[in-house]
Amino acid sequence: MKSEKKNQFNLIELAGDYSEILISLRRVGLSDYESKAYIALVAQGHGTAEEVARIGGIPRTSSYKTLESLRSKGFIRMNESRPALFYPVSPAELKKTITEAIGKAFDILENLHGVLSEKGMPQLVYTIMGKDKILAKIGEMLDGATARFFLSTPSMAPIRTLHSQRFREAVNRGVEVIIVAEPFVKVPDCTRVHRRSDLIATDVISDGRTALIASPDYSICGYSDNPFLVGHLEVFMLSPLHEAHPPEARS
Amino acid sequence: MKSEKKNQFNLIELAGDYSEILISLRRVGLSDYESKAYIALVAQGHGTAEEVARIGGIPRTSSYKTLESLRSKGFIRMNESRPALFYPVSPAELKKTITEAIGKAFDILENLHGVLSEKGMPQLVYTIMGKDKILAKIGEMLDGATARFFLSTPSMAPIRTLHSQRFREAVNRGVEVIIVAEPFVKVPDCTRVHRRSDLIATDVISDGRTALIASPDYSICGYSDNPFLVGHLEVFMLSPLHEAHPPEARS
DNA sequence: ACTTATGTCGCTTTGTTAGCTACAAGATTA
DNA sequence: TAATCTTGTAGCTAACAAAGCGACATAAGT
Repeated sequence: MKSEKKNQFNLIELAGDYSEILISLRRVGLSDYESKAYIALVAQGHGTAEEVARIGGIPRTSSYKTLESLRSKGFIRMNESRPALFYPVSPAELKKTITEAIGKAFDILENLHGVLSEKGMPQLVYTIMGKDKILAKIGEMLDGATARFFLSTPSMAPIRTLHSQRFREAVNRGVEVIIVAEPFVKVPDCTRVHRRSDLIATDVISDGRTALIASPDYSICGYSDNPFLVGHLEVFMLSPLHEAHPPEARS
Repeated sequence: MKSEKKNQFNLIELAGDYSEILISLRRVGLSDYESKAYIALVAQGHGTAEEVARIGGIPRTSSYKTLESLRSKGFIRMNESRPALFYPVSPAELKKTITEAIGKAFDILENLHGVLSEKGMPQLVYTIMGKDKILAKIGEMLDGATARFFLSTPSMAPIRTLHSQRFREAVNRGVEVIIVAEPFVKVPDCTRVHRRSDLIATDVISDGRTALIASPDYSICGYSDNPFLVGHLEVFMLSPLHEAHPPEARS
């Protein structure tokens, strides 16, 4: 046995590291039972539920649900024999996928750093949750529009159903209503329509003063009346429209 | 504003990524409130509890406990003014520390891979928890020793208190009792004592057939009667004793 | 046919989180 | 100085998840 292999195997360190490993596995979303079961499988190489329970120190009848949860979380694989056999996904493989996913989230957050900073921008982005509230806010923004209203959404029906009257009134009072919708989707009254097939979120801008961005299912949105933010967003959203093929002129 | 900065700032992607970030932060041990509070602080740069609550969409009175928890978890720092000001630890910094800790745990697990494999070794390591059970097992191992008993521990008193009679009886029936203890620590009857000051875990080997390794506080241990494992451990534990300065001969 | 092994289900207990109200203390304003 | 507002703490309830176990059904082995 090569010396580096002897150095690798160290049950003494294991006793010391065991609770540290449990803490780390807890940190990546496993319960105590799941952590113990996973460690047992790694140490054993593979095993039945009864073996995992015994090695890991968890109750046998609890081990079945524990192992099913581990499987659904991608930590282990199973062979549906009788008794079922379980195999760990290698720690090296899990390290890669888990640290990459966590790293990606922090990278996104890093880009977010200071975005809503108060430096010269007192207004903030408000989180609104709940489809009813979000659709109501869109209605308020439409009613409040005096010059220009922009809407881009992959899910037009809820807005059209609820606010078709408001769209008509806005067009009638001279608001330039610009809508970006998916092909063949019925739209409410408006000044211009653009058709795109790659819409992913609902975006609303009213008079370049207020803006709202909602998830596709309207479950959550960010709303802002921050002039810098809204102005920036308006440029971002409207620039591509000037470069696209001419829109359908309406009303 | 340089184009790459414009690309960085993307509230549209934020709406889409927001729940993904929440999931990832949940994965590294934050509750929903903590995740939302942290995201709000990252976006805002810094803020009061009231601001964090408003931006993050959590109840104001809940935000104090949430922020205190984030602080204790190392995600944010606070300035104890009135009102208190909170600052996020940068996502880049957290990414580094969290992925390193997780990576280290998986590295330890990788070394553990297959250690208890059944290939030719039917016996296993059993986890025993609870000081009483562990001390009782040590007593059983001592009573069962016929030729050689090895004990190394940074915490001798509990074993001496409970098992001094057993040590005497073992020595009297001809068992070679080898003890490794810290300097100046009183030891029970034995054949040889070695003094070391770097002991970290309690290690017991009986006749080269059974072995036990316990955490320093006796809260958890691994016990094995696997001949390969115990034999390997015995070599590991006893080799350094042959190279050390001569032990105190006893009895 | 009986026994053992395997697996599922449902229950209780405990702990955590979400969410809120009540209220005290400090700061600000009139 | 008194009133009001802001900040912060404490404690409560409800919901949910996890720990832990017993009862029991089914499959496999003897």
